[in-house]
Amino acid sequence: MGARFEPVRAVRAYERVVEQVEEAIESGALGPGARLPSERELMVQFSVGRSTVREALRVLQARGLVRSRPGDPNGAEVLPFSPAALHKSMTTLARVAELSLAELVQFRMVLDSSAVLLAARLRTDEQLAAMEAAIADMRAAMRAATASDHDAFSAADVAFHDVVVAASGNTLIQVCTDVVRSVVLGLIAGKIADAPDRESLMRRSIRHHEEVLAAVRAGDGASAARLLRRSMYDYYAVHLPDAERPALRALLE
Amino acid sequence: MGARFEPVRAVRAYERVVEQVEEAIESGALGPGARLPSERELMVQFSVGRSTVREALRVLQARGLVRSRPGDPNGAEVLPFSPAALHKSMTTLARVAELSLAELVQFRMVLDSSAVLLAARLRTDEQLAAMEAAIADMRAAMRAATASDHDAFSAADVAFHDVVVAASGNTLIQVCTDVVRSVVLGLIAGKIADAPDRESLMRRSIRHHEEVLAAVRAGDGASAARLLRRSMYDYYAVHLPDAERPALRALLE
DNA sequence: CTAGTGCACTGGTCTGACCAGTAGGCTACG
DNA sequence: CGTAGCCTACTGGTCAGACCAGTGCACTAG
Repeated sequence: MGARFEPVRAVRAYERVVEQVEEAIESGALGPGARLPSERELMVQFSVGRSTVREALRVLQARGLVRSRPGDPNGAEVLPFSPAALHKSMTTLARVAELSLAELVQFRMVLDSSAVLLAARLRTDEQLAAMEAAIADMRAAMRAATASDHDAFSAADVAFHDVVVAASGNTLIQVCTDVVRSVVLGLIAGKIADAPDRESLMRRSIRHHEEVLAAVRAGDGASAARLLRRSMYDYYAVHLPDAERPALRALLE
Repeated sequence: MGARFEPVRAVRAYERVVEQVEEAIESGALGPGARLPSERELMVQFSVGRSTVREALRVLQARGLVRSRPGDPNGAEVLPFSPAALHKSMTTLARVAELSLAELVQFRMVLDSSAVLLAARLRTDEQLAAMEAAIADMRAAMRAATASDHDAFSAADVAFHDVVVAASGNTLIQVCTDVVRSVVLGLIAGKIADAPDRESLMRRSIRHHEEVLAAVRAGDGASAARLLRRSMYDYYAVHLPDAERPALRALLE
């Protein structure tokens, strides 16, 4: 067995700095709200130049771990985790891989329906009430019926799904649906508001949500998941080219 | 209606540089393999100092869009999209949010089972053959039965799932399973190889994969999905604390 | 024609400087 | 005594210039 030598990857100074700070943050030694030393202080602690420190901070900032503000007498602030970096990566993916709206919606159908399946088993009574409240908000927004209130309807819709996803108890599903949803909303921005039969669309959407809620209340996860998939398909299908719909229908059994 | 003024967010010079280059890449004006001008050239094009250019490049590099190599007479290279940045973000999420193994496995069960559900409808004959080949490789690796060949078994296992996910036709599912799988493998590194009854585990895993494959061939997506979930549960449950298993069982109907 | 050597360039790093901005203490005024 | 306002000592953002080690290429000597 020949000795396998690893090629010594040249590791840049700023990477070392990134690694150390990253480790401190991820291990919890530096919690959200904690302050890093100032750049000039860091450069003596790490024995590197300020440009190196700054490049490291830029990387950490790009990863959403810290934030720095000019003039702040304290150093950079350690941020609580946010899916912003995930969101950025996924938006990039959507653009360079030319992800179709169908693919994104399909992904949401998968995640949301799985979430509701879990939620049907794991939901608390409070969460059930929150879902009910969200649907009530949707209904109120529909009755208001002024064009600008579509935002309210959409917000209530989002709130419903948020509760469901939270009730699933899976953080990853939560983060991913959040990210994908905003990417989807970015793609169809404005289109829903001027859909021809907006009101009937809302009415149907509300009915669907009620059916899903009923299934969740009954603990029938499979039905809830099926209903949710159909509901999402209904809601987004109008925005899809005909050719992309079959891939979504494959999820409707 | 009061005029809504946006707070003028101070936008740093390097961010402008990032935006412009990012736009050029994501719009396709700069494809993979293309070269950026050298840093010194960029600083005159953008009328900024070199440190600003470098910070911008660091950010772009952190997002996995470009790579620079010292001494390269051409500038930084535009990279094809890679989920590396996504992977990094998700690994961070797993650490700071203290994601449990159960949550990760649950997420994989959701994604993989959805993928196989889609694959049962959309798979080509070539993909079916590739799945078959992967199972054959698993069988071969098991028969070899030397301890070091667990890697081969695992690789064949991964290959099977990769084909399934590819057959689903959904890039997002593909990327996410890829990322989550490697995070999971990182968490249980080495543990599988010294499981007590490794051989029976492999044998059962192969049988499960065969059942899944049969369901896919028959076009029975629902069964394939159910079988796959059970298979994954079986495979990973031994690594889970008892308290975390029920959440996974919720997916086994 | 090839092997070898420079050279011109690259990115990585450091130093030092300036600016605009902030926070907190200090002072002067009410 | 309280407070409004200024002052100073910092901060991060940016630039300029320098040096180094490494690369690729053209040119040259064999």
